[in-house]
Amino acid sequence: MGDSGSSARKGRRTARAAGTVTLQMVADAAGVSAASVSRILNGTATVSDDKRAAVDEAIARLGFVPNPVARGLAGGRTLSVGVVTQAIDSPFYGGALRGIEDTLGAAGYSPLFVSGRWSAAHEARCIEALRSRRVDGIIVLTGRLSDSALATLAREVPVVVTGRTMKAPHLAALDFDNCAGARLATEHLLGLGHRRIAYLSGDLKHPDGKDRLRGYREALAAAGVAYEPALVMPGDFTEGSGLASVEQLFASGQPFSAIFAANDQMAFGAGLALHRRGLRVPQDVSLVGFDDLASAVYSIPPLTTVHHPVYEQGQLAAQAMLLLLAGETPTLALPPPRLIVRESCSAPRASGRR
Amino acid sequence: MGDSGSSARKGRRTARAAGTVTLQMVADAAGVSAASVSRILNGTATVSDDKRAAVDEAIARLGFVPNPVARGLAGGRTLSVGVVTQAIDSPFYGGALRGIEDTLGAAGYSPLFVSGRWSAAHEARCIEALRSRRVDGIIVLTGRLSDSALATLAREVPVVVTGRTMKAPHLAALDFDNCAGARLATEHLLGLGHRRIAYLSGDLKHPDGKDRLRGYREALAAAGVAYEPALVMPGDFTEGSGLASVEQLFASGQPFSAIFAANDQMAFGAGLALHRRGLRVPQDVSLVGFDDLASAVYSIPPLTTVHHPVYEQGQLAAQAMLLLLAGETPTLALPPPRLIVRESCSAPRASGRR
DNA sequence: TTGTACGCGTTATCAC
DNA sequence: GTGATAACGCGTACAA
Repeated sequence: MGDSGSSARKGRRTARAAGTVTLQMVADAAGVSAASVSRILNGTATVSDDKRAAVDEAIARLGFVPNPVARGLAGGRTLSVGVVTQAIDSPFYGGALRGIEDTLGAAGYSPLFVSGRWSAAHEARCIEALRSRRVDGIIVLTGRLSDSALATLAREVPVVVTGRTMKAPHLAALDFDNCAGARLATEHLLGLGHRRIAYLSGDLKHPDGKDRLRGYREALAAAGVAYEPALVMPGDFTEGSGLASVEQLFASGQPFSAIFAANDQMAFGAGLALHRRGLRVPQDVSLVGFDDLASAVYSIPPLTTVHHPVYEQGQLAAQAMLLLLAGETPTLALPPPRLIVRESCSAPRASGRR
Repeated sequence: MGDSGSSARKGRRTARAAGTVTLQMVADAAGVSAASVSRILNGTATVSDDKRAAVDEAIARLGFVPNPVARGLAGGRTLSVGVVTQAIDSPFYGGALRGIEDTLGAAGYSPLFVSGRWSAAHEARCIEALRSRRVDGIIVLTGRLSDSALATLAREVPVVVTGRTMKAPHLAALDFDNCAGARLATEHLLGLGHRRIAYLSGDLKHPDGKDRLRGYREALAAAGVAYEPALVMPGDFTEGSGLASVEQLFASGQPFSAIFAANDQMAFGAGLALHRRGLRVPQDVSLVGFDDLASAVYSIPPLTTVHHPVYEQGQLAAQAMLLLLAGETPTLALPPPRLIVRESCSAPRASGRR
């Protein structure tokens, strides 16, 4: 079929958008074959300089833009990677998404964001949808799927997962030391003289929730302070649960002089509960959060919290994915947690056993 | 070529992933042509019931999932729509993204989120990227592009834009009555007895910013209260600008008894500035925000604000896009603004002219 | 109603 | 090095 796809054919179909410039048109304009243009575009093979120049010129002149859809069909790569979050509007994940978008975008990849809605089942469905879209890789931000499910997934497509430590082929885990962070926060309170420190736990089915509780307990143990289960309130990382937990705490009659919340959102809820009781932070009760959300700086009072480098985490996750895609084995690590001291903590009141 | 694409060919390529089930396989299994399977999948034509049953069975048995990439190439549709935000991690846009994701997903479409980074130039680049990905439509959440630029874009691909009122073919604008919302907030303060109401303006280049200022002025005028330019502080919708504005306000020596911030984030910053001065909300100064972010309920004190139905806005934007894609002309409208009265406002203090 | 044949735009393989 | 050519998986105009 010598017809080099030029000009008008039989005029049958019009699936092609009007002003679309195809690779074949570039080839014709440059007087080379389509294969060569493709090779130049992808650096697949060495091409003589004069042809390359002619092709570059034609590309510029015609304003050719490769079609990722066709590229995906032919090459089996879509230059897109799926990103699974729990909720796309979570203030916690936001920064990570930005980091991912920035890093992936710079490499020519596009992120496909989906929300797992805090359910392993929905998460699995999302991943199915992403796979059907033929994403080249999948980044899971602290998902609910089991390690083995992820390892299985990684056999089919490169996977990067944050918030846990695990090893598997074609999988990179990017963990943040939540335990050390929680220790930092608890030690801060301990150092201020607090002994009865309530802990507002996050979802304990969530790895972050588990590790942070562990850090709290470790710090207590290291300081020789007895662990008091009645001071640990279950929660789910939402403001509402923080508020409810503190109210339960009061109802239980357990005395406490400080509260460590497993994340900032719960700390905000706790702050409101305290406010409702007419208690001031930090004069009456000290409060520490975790994550260092953007809004923590502007809470009243500004919240002392553990900084979680979410943007960097997003960048690193994307870099790890890029490495995996290139066939390499990434060995990236997140910076250690830092405590950001603001204004929500002070020494416990001398009087009373609040 | 009677070769019905069955089993092993010459084993040349392996772009096809291992366990991939193609439409052709389904056709073979059901004893019909690929065309019929396609027709059944898309409801393109009437197919006899027995064939349909056979195909359905084969699809279920083989676990066939259509390949959107191939579908995009052949049909010219990718079942994906681009969504342009200013920042994907903005607490304001978050809810809208969720609404879009939910509604689009239910219809089989996938959203492609990109961040315009508050710059018209970057926004234009993002749209280019989306177009090169062959999205079927583009939703712009209160972008910075000019109306005419959007109208031009709409000639090539269906467009839904929020935050402005405009008319153009293949374009749906979904405006929220920011002006009425701002009036509501200002009237509330006025009704409480406030006369010197400071206004923390958002970005005035942003349509939302313009309209909200207008609402503030209209309410003032309607109440016969003189507009005082010195009480209007420029801002940019961030917490930091809210804080800075209030500090400037104090520096200027202008008396005021209430503050209306053009969005909740600025209200939070204002709250902190007040706190730093030892002023209490609402006893010393009343504070009203705009948007009703999720965190407004948990701020201290809970913020009185104008509810902006962002989630519904996302849903409606997606619905409008779906309609546009179906060749219809959507006529959807957002609910009118409502004032959410919480605890950040009270009557001005009788004494003093603060 | 159903099958045939072709095309969507690109990449990969093979032969030169 | 370079050019044909065959996929990639599906949609659809046309013929039957």
